Amino acid sequence: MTAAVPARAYLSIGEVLAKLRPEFPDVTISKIRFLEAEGLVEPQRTSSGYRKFGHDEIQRLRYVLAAQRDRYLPLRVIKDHLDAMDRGLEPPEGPGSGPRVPMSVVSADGFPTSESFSRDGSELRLSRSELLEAAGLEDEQLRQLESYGLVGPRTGSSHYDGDALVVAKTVAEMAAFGLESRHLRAFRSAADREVGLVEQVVAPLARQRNPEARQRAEEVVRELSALSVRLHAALVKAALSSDGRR
Amino acid sequence: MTAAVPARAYLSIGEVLAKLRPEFPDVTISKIRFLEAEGLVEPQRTSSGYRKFGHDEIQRLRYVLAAQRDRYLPLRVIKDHLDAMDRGLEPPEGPGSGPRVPMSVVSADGFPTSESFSRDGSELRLSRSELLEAAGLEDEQLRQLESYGLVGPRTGSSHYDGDALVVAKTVAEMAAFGLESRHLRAFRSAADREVGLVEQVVAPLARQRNPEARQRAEEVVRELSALSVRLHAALVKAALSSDGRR
DNA sequence: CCCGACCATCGACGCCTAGTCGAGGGTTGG
DNA sequence: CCAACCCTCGACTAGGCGTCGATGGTCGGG
Repeated sequence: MTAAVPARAYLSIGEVLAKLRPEFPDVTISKIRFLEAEGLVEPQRTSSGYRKFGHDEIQRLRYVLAAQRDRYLPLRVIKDHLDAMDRGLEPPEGPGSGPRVPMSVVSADGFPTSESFSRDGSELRLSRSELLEAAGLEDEQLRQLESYGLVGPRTGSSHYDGDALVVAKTVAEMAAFGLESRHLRAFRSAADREVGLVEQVVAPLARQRNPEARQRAEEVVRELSALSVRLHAALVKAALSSDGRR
Repeated sequence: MTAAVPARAYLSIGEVLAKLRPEFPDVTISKIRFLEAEGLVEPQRTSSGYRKFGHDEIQRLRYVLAAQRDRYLPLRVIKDHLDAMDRGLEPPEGPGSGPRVPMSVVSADGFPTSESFSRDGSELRLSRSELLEAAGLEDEQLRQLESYGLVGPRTGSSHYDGDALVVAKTVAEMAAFGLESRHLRAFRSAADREVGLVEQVVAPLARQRNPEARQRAEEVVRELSALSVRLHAALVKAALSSDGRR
């Protein structure tokens, strides 16, 4: 199917670009080159001087781009983190361990008042009451959310993950505008439909037992879900602005 | 009543400086003034125009300085946090994946990648063929998209705006995975439902003719749509990861 | 009343970060 | 051989974050 199938181990800069675009729409070739110049990534070269990126370099790029976008970290700091990780130290992150401290007093001396950074939020494990506390939700509200399938403990566990936290927090904020769980049921079904679509596309890959195909499947899932979230967002925005304008 | 330690309620800018210096050695008078100019603090004034800082303003300054130093946040973001806190929310970032709606607009070839939901990408005016070109779409594909209501010219005009472009580009990328317009119809209805919800909430405000209420309405629309996009994204992500895990 | 310390505004300026752009030129594959 | 990539290098820029200096008002003590 896909023409640009990278069966080989290294990707050219343009292929890398295509791979990252869905997740980070404003990455460019010159940006990637710039990041190399700044020492954040260090791709191999072919004998003729072309850059070739292996899987790990691409992960590194993802890390950099996510840190910029989500944490506003300057490149200098991201580089320090990466360097530290290369030396075996686990990333940064001071003693923020617990499920978030309720915004302690602006404590004097500055150790990084950090939030634990998790690769993608789902390594978090919260008990029900921690979730309630962190999201600022009432027990009853959460119960309702669960009955509508909007949040739930991780399958096979009784703990909640980072995604659940985001959902819960968002719902809590929406509740402040008068929206209740029952209004939000539709979100769940919309999301389900999208997921169905993604899985439909990826099914043939996922069925293979070939580990390379499975990895590819994972990538496709990432890209497609980024795209579908983007599409959704754009449609909502378009609809709102077109009818604010009328 | 010695003047040495100001027991009075307000401090002049120089006194504030002295108070903050130990903790933040590189604060300066001009920096504080600058922060005011940027809207991060808003000290009172004496009748002769001197700034006077109350305890809370000083706390605010501490917050700003600490966020800069320890978390490397740009002032813009710190200001958003402060504004949110003023409205009673608590934004200090939960760990989950970035709630900063990561929806940079557009990207490719050189036009402004306006960031974040409301900041308009809609001043753009593209003819049909410009749109096709910019999105990399076939005429036929666009025709289909329009028939499903996924994109369309601006109401009352025959031109397409930035939102349409984002939609078109995203769809084009999804097409590369084998998704066709007919698969995407559901996106449209999901978006419509969300918009309906938002409007329902905002209707009472929008009906007023009081300009202040109308402005408030606009703000609510912005916030709610950001929230609803976030909710949607989180649900998709949660659903995907929970079933990748099974 | 005068002086020195302090404070105000305003515009110009500077440095840094994070890139972008284009010229000039090689590489690859159909 | 051509189109589509890719390379480097230097020039350029936009935005963020302040600083500086000129010009002038205010405050308190002597």
